[in-house]
Amino acid sequence: MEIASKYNPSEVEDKWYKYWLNKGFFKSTPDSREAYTVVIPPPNVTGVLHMGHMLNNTIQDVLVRRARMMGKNACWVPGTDHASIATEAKVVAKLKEQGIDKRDIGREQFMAHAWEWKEKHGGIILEQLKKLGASCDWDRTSFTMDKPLYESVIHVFVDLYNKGLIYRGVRMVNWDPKALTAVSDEEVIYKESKSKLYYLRYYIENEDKYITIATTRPETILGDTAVCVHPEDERYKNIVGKRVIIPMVGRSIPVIADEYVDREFGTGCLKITPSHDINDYNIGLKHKLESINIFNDNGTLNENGLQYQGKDRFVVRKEIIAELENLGLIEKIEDYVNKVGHSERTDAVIEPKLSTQWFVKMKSLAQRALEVVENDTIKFHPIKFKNIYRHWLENVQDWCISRQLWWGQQIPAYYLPNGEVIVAQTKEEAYRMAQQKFGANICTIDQMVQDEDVLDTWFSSWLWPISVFDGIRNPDNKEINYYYPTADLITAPDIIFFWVARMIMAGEEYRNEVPFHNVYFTGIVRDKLGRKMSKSLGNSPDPIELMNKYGADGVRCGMLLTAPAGNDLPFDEALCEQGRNFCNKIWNALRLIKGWTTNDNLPQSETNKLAVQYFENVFNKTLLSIEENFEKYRLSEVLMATYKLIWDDFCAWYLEMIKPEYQQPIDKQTYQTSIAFFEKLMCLLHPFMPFITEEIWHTLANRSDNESIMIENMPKSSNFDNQLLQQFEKSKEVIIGVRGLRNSKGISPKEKLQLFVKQNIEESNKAFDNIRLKMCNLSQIQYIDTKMDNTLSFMVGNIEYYIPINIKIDVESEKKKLEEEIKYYEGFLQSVMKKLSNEKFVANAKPEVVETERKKQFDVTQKLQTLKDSLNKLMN
RNA sequence: GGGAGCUUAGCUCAGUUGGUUUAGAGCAUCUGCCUUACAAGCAGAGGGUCAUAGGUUCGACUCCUAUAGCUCCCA
Repeated sequence: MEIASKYNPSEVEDKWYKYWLNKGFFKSTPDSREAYTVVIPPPNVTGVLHMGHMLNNTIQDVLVRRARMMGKNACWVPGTDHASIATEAKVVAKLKEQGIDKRDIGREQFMAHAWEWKEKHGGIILEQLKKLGASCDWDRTSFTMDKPLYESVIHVFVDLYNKGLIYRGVRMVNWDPKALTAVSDEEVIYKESKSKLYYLRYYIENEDKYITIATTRPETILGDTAVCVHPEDERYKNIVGKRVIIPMVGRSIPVIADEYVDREFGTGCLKITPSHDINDYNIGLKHKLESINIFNDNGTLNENGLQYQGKDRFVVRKEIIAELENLGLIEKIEDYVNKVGHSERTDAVIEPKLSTQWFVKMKSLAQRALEVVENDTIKFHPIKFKNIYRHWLENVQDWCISRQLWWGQQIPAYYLPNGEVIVAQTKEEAYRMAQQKFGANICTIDQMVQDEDVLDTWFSSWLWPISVFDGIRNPDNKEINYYYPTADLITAPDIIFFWVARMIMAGEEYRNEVPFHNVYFTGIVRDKLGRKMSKSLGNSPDPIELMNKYGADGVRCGMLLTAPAGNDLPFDEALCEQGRNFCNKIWNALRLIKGWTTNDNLPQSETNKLAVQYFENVFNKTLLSIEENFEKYRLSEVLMATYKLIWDDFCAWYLEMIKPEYQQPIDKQTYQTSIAFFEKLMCLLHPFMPFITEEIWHTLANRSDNESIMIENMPKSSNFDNQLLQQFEKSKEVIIGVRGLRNSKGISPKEKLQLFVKQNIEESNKAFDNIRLKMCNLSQIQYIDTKMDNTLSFMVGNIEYYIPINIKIDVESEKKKLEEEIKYYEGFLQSVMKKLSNEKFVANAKPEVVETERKKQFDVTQKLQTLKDSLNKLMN
């Protein structure tokens, strides 16, 4: 059989993905097996695959494929969320190109455009996931605006409203002046920025004196309604109760006292703008101050903005400073670093704004969500996220869920002409309720107006593990009962509050059960300089190109080799290269084995028998650690163990041990066992590198049409003989010793050597002689009783090995080598003796610890003696 | 400002309740090899005062305290 010398992933990957799809291997329906469910963290429908998705979905695929091979009914539900702000922004921009304003065409037409956009451009990311090898049940693909999910959201809104957990209220919200909507606290990113602290003079009414206030936002003086000082601040005691004049504006406002003021900050005088700062708002409430709004929704100044009306807030800041400077009302300007809130979606500077919004009361929901994590009903990996989670939930604020957008679930609240509001699933129902409550003639149905706003996208996502199985609308259906709770959630830590916490709340509220048992937090993928990968920095490689270059398997392997849970992943293409090289290594092992011929009459040699025994044991030992690490979600360690098992133990040791002479046949038994080993290794590796393992599995044997490695049984660990493995390790050391001597003396591997073994203790590993002969290219191994002269030598444990050689021995360098070794072991012996000569150590330490120290002492003393003898001999 | 976490080889990380031949791995580096599976490879080697300073202990990478630096979260 001809097999190419280099593995070519592109030929293989498409082929097998199609095969899996055609055979329906990804599909899941409820049956008698244990369910293993994973719901995808729904990516933004407008999104394209980035490195974070690659990491996240690779991990999910690993877990899902493994579960499937362990005999569970694995179900991975894919889908996307509607991303109201991001998607609406894209649609608005597209319409704008055509000269259309969304207000002109109205809600219905806009929605039609949005759906059209979604159908055309949405969900690219799901197609890209297929290239990665994701084994999702694509028939289950869900979208948060699909009818069942949409209705679930409405149902939950009505239900929570009826339970008193949703309310409408006037509050200071985070206003995004670009997206023209409120956003939740979690959607505000505080960035450090260089700004200025302006010191402004406010003259006291009817006096010639002034006080100085410090502010970072001079444009808001237009909305000032008070100046506040600390009640115990001696500097200002005499002016409390007086009035001051706002510079330039000329309005007179009171000077009030409140302990909120930090006397150390600025001048200790604080201007109060209740409409535009959350703290000022609270002080305003307390002191019953007037509230003057100076901004339009888009961040320009409104009719309260004097001559600045219509200009942007940042333009106005500059102009006001210029004018105040002209008026001589600026005392000084200092550089100042503060944190400024930006919109997560649009990056616009957030404007605190007073408005009426819908909120979810979080306190009771939060309490239950905290409990199930505290008592480990849900386990976080790594565990450190428990702290962060607890801290947030203990200080949780109510959740602002209304968004001033159209793309999303429109809030099912209907306003009556009398100002009352009715919340119901449908307008008809709301009307009936209105009639019941206020009388049949309260109004006509057409006079009821539905709330203009839509719900926060996370108000859809928090239901995701339930709504994808229709468990809100039909809480007792077969699917939800079978698949829920899901097993594992894999997500990035930055949405622990947005999403993870809220899913837990929804799970508790609507299923009375947690939504998942384990949460695996991935790291954030960064570039080599440690920067977060982002479009604006352009530092993110295109995942599709990476996969074209290194193969999906190579990229998957590269990502996971260095991605312990919760740790950021400094991405480097070299990692993918490592993955690709690994593929090639496996590929060549296949070429080697497939190149052998078997001979039925050939009995299995002792060497091969031993080699097989060795690999069987090392396989089981490694498998055990792999199983343990999977339990702990230590995937990169699992992969590394598998990598070493294949590369080192299988290729470098096992295959070299059994490899027949060139063009010689191998005995059938060893051959078949080796094929079986290879198959098992591919099963172990399959969750990580699905394509190449499938290709190799199919090449190793003739398979029938419906077979696939992805539905094979995962090997299970069994007992292993640790003693045999230890003997082997010693043997390997001898082999490494011989190779090392060859290397340092420049002796070709082709040159046959003799090995003499001095047995100063009875320990012998003669059983491994044949393997040593082969691996070291030796002509013979002899056991002797006395030291040999004029040879190269080395020690393994306390056994000395000699290799006679007819090149001249470099006495000086041999001497130096011995002296260094002696020095090392003397130091070591000293440290052992220090312990043993310490009475307290001997008295207090566990007996077995003392025993090992004694053994060390004995061994090292012997070894030193041997080394010193050798040195003496060399000197004479 | 409040909280959490981190600091072990050039890089990325392991190091399980303190004791296992005076710290391990992968990558990178260096040396030698185109040895009939693989140069995307083989063989070998070097590389660490475990951030710093104290303390507890017979014994500390591991436990405690302080300091420094970094990261994240919250306000």
